[in-house]
Amino acid sequence: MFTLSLMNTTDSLCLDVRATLTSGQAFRWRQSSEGFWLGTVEGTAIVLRQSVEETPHRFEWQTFPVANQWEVVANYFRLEVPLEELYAVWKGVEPSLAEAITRFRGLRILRQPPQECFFAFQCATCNTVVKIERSVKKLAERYGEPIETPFGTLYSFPTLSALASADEGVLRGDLWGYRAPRVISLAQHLLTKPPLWLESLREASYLEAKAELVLLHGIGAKIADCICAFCLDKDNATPVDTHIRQITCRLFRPDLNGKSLTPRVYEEVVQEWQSRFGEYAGWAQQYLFLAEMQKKV
DNA sequence: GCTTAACCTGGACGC
DNA sequence: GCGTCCAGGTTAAGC
Repeated sequence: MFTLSLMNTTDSLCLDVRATLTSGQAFRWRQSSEGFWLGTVEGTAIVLRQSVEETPHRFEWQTFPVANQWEVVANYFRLEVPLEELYAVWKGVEPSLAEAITRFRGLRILRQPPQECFFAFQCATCNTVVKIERSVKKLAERYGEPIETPFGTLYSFPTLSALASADEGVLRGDLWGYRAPRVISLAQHLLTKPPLWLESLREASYLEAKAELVLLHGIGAKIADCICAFCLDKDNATPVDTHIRQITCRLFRPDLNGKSLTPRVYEEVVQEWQSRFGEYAGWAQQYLFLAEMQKKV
């Protein structure tokens, strides 16, 4: 029988679990009625809870089936990135970020397993976050491997082989719609690449990695930037969706208001963020993105 | 180089 | 209830 005493505890992290896991980077985390966040990273299930009543916030965690895999947790949340140093720089560059930093202090960009991030964002085209979450959950439950935890069964993300041999009709029924054949063909295509090809893009520059990704049928600039940012450590990648476009027009570039998001305008928006926030532009963008999303709810 | 339509589908909204 | 619109895009065709 699992007891809470088996949870590890720390209280000195600059990490806001809720902000990070609900900021639209990852789609498979869920929260139990006891307030535990449940998710998986490759074959490891992670259980987290963060007390927001206490200061500093107490952070409880455990991994399954192998216990105490702190390196998996720390790597996933990229705890090596010195957020407080970034805050000091950003505040000097853009005052409008100050409020978002106050609200979401500890929001981090994740280092997700590339394969999961790659396929989850296939579902993002012309879709809503709620439906993306349902679609990816169904995909994992149908084709992934079960991982038992005291909080119930979680599922690893499916392997390339499992996705490559998935049934298009079944995927369509699981809310993937017209995206279903694309998932299968992309999985089949990735199987023709060298093993760990996606992971190897972490060693490439941002521009090199993005250039490789957009060569794949179904991957455009926005999805490529999401993959670069949320699993390949490209800290200056700034995915431009409808929300980021609106923020950019409002804060930085009113002249782009009403213009179609052509490749040239997309690139102009990217340049705007990168020139303002530099090496960690994608991180700065995530703070304003989350503030915008919460404003619309 | 820009615009447009097609691609699934469920939920929100107006009537 | 029912019709319409829209949502974290991409692609290809037409201009």
